[in-house]
Amino acid sequence: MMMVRKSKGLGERHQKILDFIQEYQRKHKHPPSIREIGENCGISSTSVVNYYLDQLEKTGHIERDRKISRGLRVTGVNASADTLRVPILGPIAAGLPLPELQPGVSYMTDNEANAVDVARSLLPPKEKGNDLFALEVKGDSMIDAMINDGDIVVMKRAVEARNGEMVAVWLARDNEATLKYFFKERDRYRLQPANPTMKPIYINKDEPLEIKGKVVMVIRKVEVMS
Amino acid sequence: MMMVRKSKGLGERHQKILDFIQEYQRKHKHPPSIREIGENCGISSTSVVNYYLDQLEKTGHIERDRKISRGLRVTGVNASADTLRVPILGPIAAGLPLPELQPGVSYMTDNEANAVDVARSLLPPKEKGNDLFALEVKGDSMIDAMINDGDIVVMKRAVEARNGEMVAVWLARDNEATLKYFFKERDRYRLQPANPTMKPIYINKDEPLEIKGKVVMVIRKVEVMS
DNA sequence: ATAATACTTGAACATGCGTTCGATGTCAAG
DNA sequence: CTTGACATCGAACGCATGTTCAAGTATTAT
Repeated sequence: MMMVRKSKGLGERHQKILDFIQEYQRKHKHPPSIREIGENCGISSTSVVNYYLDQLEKTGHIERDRKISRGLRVTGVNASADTLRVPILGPIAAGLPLPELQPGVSYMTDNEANAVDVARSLLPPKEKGNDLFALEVKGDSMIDAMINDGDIVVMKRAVEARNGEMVAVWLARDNEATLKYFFKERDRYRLQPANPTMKPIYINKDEPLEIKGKVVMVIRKVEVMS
Repeated sequence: MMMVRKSKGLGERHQKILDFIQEYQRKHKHPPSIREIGENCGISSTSVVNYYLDQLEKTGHIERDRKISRGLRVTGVNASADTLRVPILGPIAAGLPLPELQPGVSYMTDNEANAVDVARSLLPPKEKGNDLFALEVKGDSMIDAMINDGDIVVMKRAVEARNGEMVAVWLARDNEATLKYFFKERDRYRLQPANPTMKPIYINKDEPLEIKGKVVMVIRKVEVMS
């Protein structure tokens, strides 16, 4: 029988358990029992589940209320069953370069200070959230995209896009960042402002076009007293 | 010993149990046991708790997974510990009248179809959410408020506002609804569009000005494939 | 090889916790 | 007063569930 040795961080079994707990919690609105974890992760003995749970607790991935039935919960990024915590990687403004995104890396953090919580119901059901990030709009340069100073733009990392999607791009030509609707045409790309009264930008296909991500959502918090 | 007879709807004991479940869930991230409910609600017997729980289940206030430890959850508005479900009361467009709001009534619903879930962390911590509602913007009439067709506007019911707050008002004079920044001046109200290039509307204080609510948040979901 | 560590098993145990039931108390209607 | 619906209690029952342990198997290091 094969064994899964953890080289660094979590073994795949740890990960599977963690995922299962989250999925179960989301589905049933209460945590799973040790035995349920075992059954769904191919572990026949409750003690083995307990064994892994202990490790996950030591490494800080879960918390447990000992002696309490189903008294366990995942901590950190995916702590909530109903929201995703999306990290705010930085500002976005016409003159500012867009933050560098390492592919394959989750930008997730559990730091509430630099993140926005987004209800899962507002995103596609299958969205895992690992390649989501957010930018805070600075200045008025995005008004043509109907986006205001202070708005939070939630994006999904991408290097290409389909027609009609709104993308964040770095225009090397003009040395600026912008949010535009993306259209691929015969031999060029058309970047269309959301505001229909404004003219599109055309980029030849041989020019560099750095798509950083697709806009998924825009959130504007309005100041309200009382 | 006094008894609490339920005349209509929930008795105070039902309410107390309901509140306790929610509070407990928010605090511990897992539901309470029957005995814990009893201890914290001044009920000495588990069967009595079970008795009330059965009623709450029949009336649809909670759901139970029988035989499963701590397998209970509140349904409806406050189902989630991390999000608030805000009902979408209807469309908002220049030509359409704004929906009537009964003061003191919670517009909350558990119907997911006509509601948006908003992360509690995006709202003031004390926000209970009882006078929140949302409107779906139809058409381009709100572009001067940087609000697009299809956007969801989350609002808080109000009949008056402070300077600088964005309000939804019904302009009886022009027979239309609009979203504007509100300023009270000497003998008039100034309704300022978000777009600085557009001119404000002035309303004399003796003219009717129907403020329906303050804008708390704007949510724009952008179409993204894949 | 050998030892040490990591992983797995199955079973037994103790108790947390939902369920059920008979008895009792309270109140309104007949 | 009697009756019946509602509310409360306490205790017992039994399964669900976390805990523990002794022993076995794999993987890596020495």
